[in-house]
Amino acid sequence: MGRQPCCDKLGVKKGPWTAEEDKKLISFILTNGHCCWRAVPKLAGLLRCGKSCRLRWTNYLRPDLKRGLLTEAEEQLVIDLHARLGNRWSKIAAKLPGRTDNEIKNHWNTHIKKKLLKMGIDPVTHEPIDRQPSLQKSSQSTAATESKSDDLQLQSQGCEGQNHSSENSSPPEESSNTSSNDPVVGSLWEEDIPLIDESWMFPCNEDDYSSVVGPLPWEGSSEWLLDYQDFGIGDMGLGSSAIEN
DNA sequence: AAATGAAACAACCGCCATGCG
DNA sequence: TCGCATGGCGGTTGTTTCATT
Repeated sequence: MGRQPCCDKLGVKKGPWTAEEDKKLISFILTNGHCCWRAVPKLAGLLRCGKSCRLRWTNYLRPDLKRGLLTEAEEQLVIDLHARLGNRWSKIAAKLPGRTDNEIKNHWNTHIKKKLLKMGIDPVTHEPIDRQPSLQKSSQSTAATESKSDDLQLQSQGCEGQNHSSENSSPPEESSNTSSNDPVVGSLWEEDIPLIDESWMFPCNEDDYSSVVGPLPWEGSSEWLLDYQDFGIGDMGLGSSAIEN
């Protein structure tokens, strides 16, 4: 047990990030990049653990993120990818530029799962529900059209009750999914080419950064940005000064 | 208008894989 | 080869927002 925790719990702030913290983190990373997440909070003057900083950056502050709901096409791609990859959200996210694993995971759990259930498709196996033995015995309405009550049944039977504990995070091997028919998705399988935007490789230098993503890449993404515009990255001087500390 | 419940989203936790000394 | 530090991932929980009664 001599292992050092990722962050000492004392003096480490938790909970929602404030606009001020966001600004500090953004400014620091744009100025210095992140060589080592563990060091970032200290250098940036944040009372957070490195893990929290990394998460905040990758899931919310990263300038190349798309905000807003997934489009129909994206949603379909997620479904196809999930059929193939299972709950490997990071792999799935890698195929959707500008989307994070957390975002996709949330969207899956809140939207897509229900949508599939309504369609009579098991979100875990991607098989039609009425073709699943464990469900057939329960002779309840298989109805793709019926939803509400089915949702509840399936969440206990389809998701947990299907001996998927081990497969849960692994792909249902070569299942008869729809992806192979999809030219776009199909191409993804053949090569593991990440569909990553060029902008993902954004420069750490603020000037270069601006030239790539524009002066206010996060404009409108959240309230703090309004303040942020007034603030101005360059005026903050947090980066270099923080390092000197 | 207030209370309650549901949905959506953000963040945390614990585990695992990898790199390095 | 081993042990530790770190980053990353997936699951889960907490908080906020929205809808309904």
